[in-house]
Amino acid sequence: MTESVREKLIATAASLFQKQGVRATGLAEILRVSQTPKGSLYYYFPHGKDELTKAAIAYAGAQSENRVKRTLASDADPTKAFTHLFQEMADDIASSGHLNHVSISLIALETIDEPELQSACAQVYSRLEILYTSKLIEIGIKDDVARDLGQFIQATTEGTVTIAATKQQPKLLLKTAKQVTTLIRLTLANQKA
Amino acid sequence: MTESVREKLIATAASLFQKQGVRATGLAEILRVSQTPKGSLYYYFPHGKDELTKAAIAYAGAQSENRVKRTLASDADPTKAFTHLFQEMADDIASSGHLNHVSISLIALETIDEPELQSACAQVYSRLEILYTSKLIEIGIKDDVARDLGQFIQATTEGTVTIAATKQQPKLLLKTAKQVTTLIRLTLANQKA
DNA sequence: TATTATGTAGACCAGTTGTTATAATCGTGA
DNA sequence: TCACGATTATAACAACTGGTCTACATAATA
Repeated sequence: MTESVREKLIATAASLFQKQGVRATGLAEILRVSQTPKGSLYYYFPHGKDELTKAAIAYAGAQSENRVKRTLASDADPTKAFTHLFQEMADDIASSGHLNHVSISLIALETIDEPELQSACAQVYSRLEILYTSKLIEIGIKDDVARDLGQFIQATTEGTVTIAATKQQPKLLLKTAKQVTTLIRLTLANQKA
Repeated sequence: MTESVREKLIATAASLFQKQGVRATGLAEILRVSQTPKGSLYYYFPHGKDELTKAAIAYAGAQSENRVKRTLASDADPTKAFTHLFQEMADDIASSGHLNHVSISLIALETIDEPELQSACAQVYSRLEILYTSKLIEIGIKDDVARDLGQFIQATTEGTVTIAATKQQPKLLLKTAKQVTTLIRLTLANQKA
């Protein structure tokens, strides 16, 4: 279990970064919360904060991917599956008041001018988009239509999440869920005609 | 023209904050870019960075509002008007590579746990939402439907903008424009039936 | 002209940032 | 027990943060 220190470091960094942002989170806070000595940080991450940040982005991204994958697969009915997903995100925002476990949007916007971190975030978005698209294809939407719609749904999700957190109104996600599900239904119906 | 120093201070702060974020932008940089001595900053903003940040949020918000209002009013045809708006935002992202003049999402997410700044950002979002909704009502969409759709369009816009900036693909906004305009058309058509 | 507000200029401070270097400690196998 | 690599523990580092303070110039007013 020699990896546990390293993993705890990444996990708490990811959480704090999603909450407060990378710049607002000092190494001191990460070490305090994770109860890790400073020496260990530079032992596991010789290149310092940048290296830890890169790992944290990948970690947070994988976490989001897992949730989306799992939740979208939890119900064959796409309406229920998507509603379920949005409900989960709303719960997370309600309990923490932040984008913790929900989105990397804050990190992504913060790190736009640091190429390595920016492309790491871009990759996360791309993989999430694929998950949305796949689900749409799975339920019978044509490939190219599904791609556009999946992109659209992802954008709406990220946007709703940032507005919901800013306004401290997690329920906004439920309204978005309704809009998204009817949009999917409409697309399906329109396709048969 | 004794206000010009104060205004220049606010404008450059707003621009830098939208680009890099509040935490990443030191007072030193704001003063250097705006060519203002430190003494003047604390003369016009006795409460320091927080006060300047609040003013910058209001300024950036008003700027966005003006653009949305102006552009949505520029064409009676809603499809053209919205496409025009998204095109403008894409151009801004393309030229600066940041959310400069386009969105306060970064600032909003950064300042979630500072109540005054957070509510200032929430207000900006609310006012933008009203602008979208108003346009929809104007073109004949029922009030309650327009409200939900306006909210939806705003969320999509914010989300697309952050993803487009992260991926450095401003053209994503054009795809979103298509989706939004067909959604509006569909809503109008569906209403007559 | 003398006085007073208005605005500018920048030195200075205490605290924090990320980072480095070196010393101590631990665990484990020979 | 010894030795060796893997961790951890401190101390110190320069660079920077936001903020305060005082001295100075300017211009309006009395």
